[in-house]
Order: sequence, then structure tokens, then C-alpha cells
Amino acid sequence: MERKILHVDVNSAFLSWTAIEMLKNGAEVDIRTIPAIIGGDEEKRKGVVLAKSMPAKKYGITTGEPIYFAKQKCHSLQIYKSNFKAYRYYSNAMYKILCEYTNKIERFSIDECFLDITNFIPAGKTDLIIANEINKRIKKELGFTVNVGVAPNKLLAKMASDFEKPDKVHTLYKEEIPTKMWTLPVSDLFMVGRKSLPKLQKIGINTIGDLAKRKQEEMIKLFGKFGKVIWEYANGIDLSEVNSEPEDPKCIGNSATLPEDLTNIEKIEEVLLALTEQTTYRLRKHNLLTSTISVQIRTKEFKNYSHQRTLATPTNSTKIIYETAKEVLKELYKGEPVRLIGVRVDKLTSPETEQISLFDTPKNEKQQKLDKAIDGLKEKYGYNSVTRAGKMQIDEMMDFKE
DNA sequence: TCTGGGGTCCTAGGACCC
DNA sequence: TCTGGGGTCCTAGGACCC
Repeated sequence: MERKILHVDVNSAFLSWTAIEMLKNGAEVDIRTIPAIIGGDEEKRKGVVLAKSMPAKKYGITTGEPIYFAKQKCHSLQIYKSNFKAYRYYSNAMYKILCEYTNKIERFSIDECFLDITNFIPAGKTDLIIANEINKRIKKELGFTVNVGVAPNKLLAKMASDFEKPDKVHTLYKEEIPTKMWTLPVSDLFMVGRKSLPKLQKIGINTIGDLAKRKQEEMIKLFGKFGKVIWEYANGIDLSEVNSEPEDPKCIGNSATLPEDLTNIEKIEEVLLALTEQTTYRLRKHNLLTSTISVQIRTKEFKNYSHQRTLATPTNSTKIIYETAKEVLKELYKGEPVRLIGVRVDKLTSPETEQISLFDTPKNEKQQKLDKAIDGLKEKYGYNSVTRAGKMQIDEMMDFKE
């Protein structure tokens, strides 16, 4: 049986949400109607475009590019800060509306959802009618616009929602693939990015149709598993289910670009501590343990290095994870100026399924109690209410979200 | 010129085991 | 001097997504 899948995508999400938040607070201009972007702080070297208005898009401004470039493209460009608290609020409000249409719904990101409405289409209605209803209701009730893609699977629904924007509903049924999708440049295909585009062009693949018409074996030979995936996507094949069960994360990490390059190991360790505290706090909030700790650095020259270490016993202890991270950093760091530091925990497991290691060390109950107490205070009074000595400035330097 | 931060998945080489 | 094959796990790096 053919499925009925919708993909709902908020138009210029961060910018739209900032716009309605500003209007709510008495702003006179709607920043959706002028060349504007949401961006990081250039002075703190976080200056990239996170979202752009439609007028800004007309100047050729793209998401992810340095604000410095964006300004050169448009001298009157207005720049606004992100507001994740508001974004979460609007994301949840939208999700709540979408839940009225099906219970098979997946939050793909803060501003995108997949809905499987196959078994939830009332008599007399169609998938397209429901898509239009959703589009109108969100605009009316929440004040921002969305694109909705209507298709028999997730990939096609996502491709459809990416057609003309904003505030549009598009279908991409099987029979529409040749006319609506194969004519597009291959870079428009989901998963074809900056690096694979030139490789595809080199072998004469310029449109999604070019890719679809190749032999699958040829793509596998040239690109391995990735080749199989993009060949299937080009042919509109995607059997993946809309997954309504939020899964446990596979990894948790925090990283920060520093306002200035650091070479002083003590300073680098201070930042590492702040990052480790964020990461382990989130790890405990998920009620998970980790057994692999990795540290990442980015140099002044934008070279990335990482090292990791696997522990015999899973843990969520800030102390153990920080001590490990420090050791990993020591073997990683060769003295070059550091632009970014990151810490990440992998191989996450639930305490219930924890294997008792032969080499298990007695649990440090005192340390566990301390972590728990600090978490409680952060929960109650805000993340930055409790800071370890010597890292106050660092917390201010990094915008903690969540 | 300037280049965020949070993730997922894949690959390739090496260690180690049977 | 030469020297298997299959499997798992670990590590470092990278592509891609929003």
C-alpha cells in the first residue's frame, strides 16, 4: 500500500520566529520584509549566517556563509541575534498542532517534521487537502509560514517541501518524479553536498535525472554505500519509516570557538572543563553513561584534530570524564594556536543495562552526589548559577543553550 | 577577505582473537 | 627468509544534515 507522507518545513525558521517575537514586543518593522539575517557575534568570531529573510536571499546571501561576505553582498543588511528559547517555544507550538493530524510524527529538527498520515485521512479528504489545512492553520494560529511536501515517502516529501518557497504546498508523487525532480541540479538532492558535487559533475552527472539513469552498480563501484543511497534517492526510493519514538542520542558533545586563539594549556583546560560540565550535565539529564571520551581542537589554520579514549567502565561523572579529557588533550595538543575546543562522549548506554566489569572500581558515591546536587541547582536556578572556580568568564563567553 | 554548534553515519587502518 | 582468513573493536578523519 502506498504511504501518505508529509514534510513540514518552517520558512526561514530562526528569522521568522525572531520576527514574530519582535513584533510581539512592539517592533515596527517585520524583519521578514527587509534584507535581514540571524547571525552569530562577529567580534567573538562566531560570525556566520544562521537564517536569512527572502529579501536577503535575493542578494545571494546563503545560510552558513560568513556575515562578512553577506554584508558585502548587501550594505543595508540588518543582523539580529538568535533566541533559542523563543525557537523552542514556536517549535513546540507547531508540533502540538501537527499532532492533531496523526500520531506517527517525527521531529526531524527544530523546524522540520515528518508526518505519516496514511491511516489518518478522513473520508472526503486527501493528503493534499490536509497539507493545505496545515499550511493555513500554522500561519493563522502561530503567525509564521511553512512549506509542506506531499509524497509517498520521506525523501520525496522532503524534496517537495524544498521546491518554491515560502508558504507553499507541493506534491511529488511517483509519476511527477521525471518532471518535478529529475530536472533539478544534482546538488539539490538530499545528501549531495559540497564535496560530492564536483565528483558527480566530473562523470557527467549534472541533474538528478542524470544520476537516476545511471546503473546502480556503477554508483556503488564509485561511491560505495553512499553511491547506493544517492542513486536510490534520485530514483525516489526511500523505505525508511516515520519514527515517532524519540531515540536516545548516540553521542553528546559541546564545542566552542574562542574569541581569541589560545596557546596556554591552563587556559585551554579551563575551557575544556566548562565544556565537559555542559556535556556531562546533558549526559545525566538523558540518564545515560558514556565509555568513550573524545576531544577535538581546531587550529588557527582551520585544521581539525581529535583523539579519543575508551574506558573499561561506563560513567557519567564530571570528574572522571574531565580527567580523561585532560589526558586526551595532552596527547593531542602540540602547541599550535587553538581556535576551537570540543569535547564529546560516545558509546552511550543506559545504567540499567550496564555490564559489571571484572575490573569495576567501586563507585565514587561522593562524586555522584556532588554531580547530582550541582545538576539540581542548575535545574532550579539556571545553568550558570553554579560555576566552578576560575571559569566564570568562560561561561559568559559561551552561549549555553538548552 | 571569512569560515557556529549540534548531531549521524561511513571509511580505512591497525590490534587482536580464533 | 615466508606466512591464511574471518571477525570484532578501536581510532582518526571526514561528509553531510539542520
